[in-house]
Amino acid sequence: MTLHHPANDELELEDVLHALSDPQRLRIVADLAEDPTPRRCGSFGLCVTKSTLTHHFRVLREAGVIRQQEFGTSRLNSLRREDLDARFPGLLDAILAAAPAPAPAPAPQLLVVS
Amino acid sequence: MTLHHPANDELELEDVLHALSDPQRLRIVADLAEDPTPRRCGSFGLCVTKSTLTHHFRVLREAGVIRQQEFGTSRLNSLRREDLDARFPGLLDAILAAAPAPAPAPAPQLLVVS
DNA sequence: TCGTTAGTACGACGGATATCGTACCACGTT
DNA sequence: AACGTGGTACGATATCCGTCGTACTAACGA
Repeated sequence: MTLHHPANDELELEDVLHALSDPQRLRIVADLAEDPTPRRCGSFGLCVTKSTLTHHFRVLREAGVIRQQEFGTSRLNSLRREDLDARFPGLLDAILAAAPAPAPAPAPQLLVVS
Repeated sequence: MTLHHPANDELELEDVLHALSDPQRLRIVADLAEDPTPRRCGSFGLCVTKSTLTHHFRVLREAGVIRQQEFGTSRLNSLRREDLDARFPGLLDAILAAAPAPAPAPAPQLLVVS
């Protein structure tokens, strides 16, 4: 099953705005913008369950905000910055400039030994 | 009863994005941007009932996107462009540039005589 | 004063949405 | 083969949201 991504000229402004109007998703995008390295869904410090995570990433992908590429048992997420900039010039920059601070340090995988 | 408008520094990005992610509201804003003359709620060519209209204008006002001033039996709506530009620089411009065409002529008040 | 105009308030309703839990699958490692 | 990891699928649930209808109010004009 290949993942469906809307084509460049299929991006809808309303969908993008809706996708970014959720705090969790906005933070995912801000994180991706700050460090463009493609990353696993689980590598963002979101305090939600795995199924909710899947949901948010799907909303972002179907709105055309992110790209997801299968990679082994993971999916690597990256921002579709060029596509968004081409279709909605300045939109992403304006939103990112106004977005809250980009993740308070990526939760350094602590091992709590009891 | 005075209308509540969020202060300039109370504007929330998520609220603004959500307010503008609805086609009807996006069109209201696009119309207001194209002609900044303060206008009555009913003067936009939206195909919804009066109560729905009230709802949409309240969402826009409470997100801080528009200003509503009482004027006789009407409310005059205007865009809070300076406030939005100050808080979210470039955001409104980017959205308006990508928004659909601004109202296909303001529906010339036809009287249908049967 | 009566009617019209512009809009609100409230309640209802159906559909979307954010969230979760459980079950499941694919891949890699041991 | 068994297990752990990363993620999906599906169903449930509670809430929100867009829309409507009805009833109401305030202002203005004849």
